Amino acid sequence: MVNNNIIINKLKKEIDAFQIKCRKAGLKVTPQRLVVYKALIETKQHPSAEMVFRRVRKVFHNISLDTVNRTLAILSKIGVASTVEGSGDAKRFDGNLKPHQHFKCIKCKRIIDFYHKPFENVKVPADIGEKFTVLRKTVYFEGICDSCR
Amino acid sequence: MVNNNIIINKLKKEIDAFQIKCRKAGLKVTPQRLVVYKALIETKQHPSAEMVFRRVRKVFHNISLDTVNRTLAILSKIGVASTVEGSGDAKRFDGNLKPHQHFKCIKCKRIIDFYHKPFENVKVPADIGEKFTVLRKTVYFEGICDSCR
DNA sequence: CTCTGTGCAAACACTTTGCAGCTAA
DNA sequence: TTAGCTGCAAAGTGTTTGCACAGAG
Repeated sequence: MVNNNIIINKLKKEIDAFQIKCRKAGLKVTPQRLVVYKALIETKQHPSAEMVFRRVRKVFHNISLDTVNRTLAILSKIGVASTVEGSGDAKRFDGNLKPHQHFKCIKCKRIIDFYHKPFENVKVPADIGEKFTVLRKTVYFEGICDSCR
Repeated sequence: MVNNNIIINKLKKEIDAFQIKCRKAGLKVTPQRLVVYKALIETKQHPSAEMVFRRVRKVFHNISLDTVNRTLAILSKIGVASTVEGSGDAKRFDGNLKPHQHFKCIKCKRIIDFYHKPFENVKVPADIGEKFTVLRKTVYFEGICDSCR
């Protein structure tokens, strides 16, 4: 057991809520899960598993990439994180649960959040809504970012 | 040189246009490119490279998966195909250039086209448009399809 | 104490690259 | 003829799986 007081300093409220969600889902609250969760909500980088891994390794030296991968999948499953849409490349994760949209630079792969109210609640066309269960609706832009052009 | 009359039977118009686009881009029109292109526009399945490969192998027995991969990348580059947005999994390609949106089943990975006019021309918010060059705007739904639920 | 979660290693899936021979233009 | 393309093989990147041990509840 690693000293949680060092790893978990701020973000107390989110972390408490996370622990409750874990227990509700029948999942143990392990220090690994806590650091991965914390690393994800601390950044706006929409990191890949590898990026999260490099980050958490600094405070949790012998965590494995597998655990990070498994944990990120779990976070998506219990609804405290999500995977960012995109075409190809490695999965990217997002701990921001507030409604927002993404712009992805096809050169540097940077993902930028933006928020445009009219996109917040895109209506599902009737024929789709009747036939399928829509769980996620996204508006997604791709292009070249300011620093790449 | 494989007999093109067997491979290229219908879709004459699209294929002629494709040949012109290739030449304009300085690309040679090879039988491999023709069969890959044809396989892609013939289906509504939004296939992965592997799926295209299995398809074209039936008519072009010794084509390699590498060539299929390279060709699909080229088709996207010259604008006669596109990669479908999604989270994770293998790249999926689309030869349908008409404006449309995608619904993807997270269980069976099936991608279904739909068309809802209001989504055709999503406006880019001013602050994004000024800062970034937006090349692609998509509205994308995820959920469970009729046969999976 | 028990059963889930972890770390490690290996397997796996998908994509990319280097290169020699081939072929469309 | 020749620049570009293909097929093959190998390597690279990202993800998944099986298993013994560790630790949260």
